[in-house]
Amino acid sequence: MTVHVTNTLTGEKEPFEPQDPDSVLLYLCGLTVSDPAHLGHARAWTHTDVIHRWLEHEGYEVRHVENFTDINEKIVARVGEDGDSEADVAENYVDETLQDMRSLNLKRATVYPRVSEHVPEIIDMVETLVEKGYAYESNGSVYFDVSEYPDYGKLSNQDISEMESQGDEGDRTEKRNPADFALWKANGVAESDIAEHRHDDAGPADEAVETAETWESPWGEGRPGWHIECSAMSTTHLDDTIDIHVAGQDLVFPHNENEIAQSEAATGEQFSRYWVHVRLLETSGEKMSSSLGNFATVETLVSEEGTNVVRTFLLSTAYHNRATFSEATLNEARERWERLDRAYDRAAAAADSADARTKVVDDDLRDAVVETRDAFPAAMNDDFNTREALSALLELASAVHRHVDEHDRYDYGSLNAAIETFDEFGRDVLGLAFGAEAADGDARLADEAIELVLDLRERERAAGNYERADDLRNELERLGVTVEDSDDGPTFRR
RNA sequence: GCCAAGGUGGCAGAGUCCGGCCGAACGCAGCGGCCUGCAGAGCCGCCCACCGCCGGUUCAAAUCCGGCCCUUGGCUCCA
Repeated sequence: MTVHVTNTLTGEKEPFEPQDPDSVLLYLCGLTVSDPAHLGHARAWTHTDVIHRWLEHEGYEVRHVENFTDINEKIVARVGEDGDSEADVAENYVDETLQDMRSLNLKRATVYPRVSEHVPEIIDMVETLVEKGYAYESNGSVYFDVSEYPDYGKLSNQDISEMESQGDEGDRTEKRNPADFALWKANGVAESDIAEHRHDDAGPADEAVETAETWESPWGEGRPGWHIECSAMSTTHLDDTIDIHVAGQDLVFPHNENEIAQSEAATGEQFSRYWVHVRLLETSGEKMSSSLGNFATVETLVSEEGTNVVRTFLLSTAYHNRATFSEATLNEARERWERLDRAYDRAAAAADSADARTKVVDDDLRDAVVETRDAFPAAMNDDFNTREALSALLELASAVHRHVDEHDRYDYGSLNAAIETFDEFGRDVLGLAFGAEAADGDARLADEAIELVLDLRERERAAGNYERADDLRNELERLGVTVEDSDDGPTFRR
């Protein structure tokens, strides 16, 4: 069975064949670090993470690059608010973003390159483009000449003859064609450049603008253009041709289109074999974005709901379709996660109990394991369909619950196989952390204290003092500990 | 206006590439029942879908073809 991917370049689902049959070069267009990351970003990160994990599961070695754009007017616009200079603001948000990523249980990328550390490579690439006749200098700025690159528009099917000019009015007079875009921009940042991104109470704009960095170049002092960074960093850290380029759907045009033009013009090689676009996350009918201000921050959501609920939410819609964020969909994700996690705990408890027997065989459970082990990979191979993959796990969860409910003696072998399946697919591929482990000493102590309260409650219950038993349960609930009674005694979750 | 992706039950969301097992998955919400001191969890069952509209191809269409309507995204920094 091979992996199939929907390739934006062709619009078709294709068998995935990397250049090297054993390894994959993957690039994700990362974040401009000027605002806190929101759930929409997390969606792209998490699906990329799962793609990475699945490819590894299938035996590929994955080299995964995810950039930080730390040079940008929007960052300068935050000076005085989130830092003292462009570099300082960027640094703060890079730190914050890496924390967000860690909190989402994302596997580390191989490299997280920053634009500010790749200006020499960017200048090299721009020089190459000028030498080859694909770019021209104008008033100290350099533009890509779209008319020199006949394939321009092949990703997004844009017709450049109908295109409006990009950039502000001053730039238009410098350009030969309206669709030409900046590779290098002369001078620093002007106050007018940051005006629309700046908050009203952020302080004097002229002081902010002074902190914007500039670099020496063959065309004089200036800053890198908006699109060239991804080309320069992916060729530097991966290769001229990469296997998968992932990005949000809103980057198809112009950003990704421009990346292709620059890279292919410069290297003469195909830039990326497969283009994967994660569709947008919507709230009440519109996309979630920093500029619309309708976002839920990664930090807030993870701290309120926990990593597993957030991941379950994000993976409950295949990357390739738009997703809806609302109270209801979040609630559903919470229920789905709990259902899975409970099944996992139950399987583990049953397998470890004295009632587990190697000679007992429950066909229903055994078959469910087989089906899940078949359905999960099939779903992932079919364009990384995480929704289907999750469904397969949920079916296994049902089988586990049924088995433990209906039998006095447990099928040790099948329970173990179920646990292994949850671990291999749910934990390792989807990144869901089953079975709350009491890792540190404090947590263990807390667990033991809770056990003690539960013992007390059992005695009250045995004596028929239900009111006092309920008081104890309510108090625990208030502290965030949910008590659930079962045939084998009470259990708790926190 | 142009480009792209979608329109499936109360919600959410698979299936559409390769037509039949789709009499439409998994789940949430709702309704019965079992279990239970109660609650929760779980189990069993049920409710809700003429798969945007119209036409065509076919023995057979949510799935293929044509037209139309609507939504979202892009065309300007944005995952």
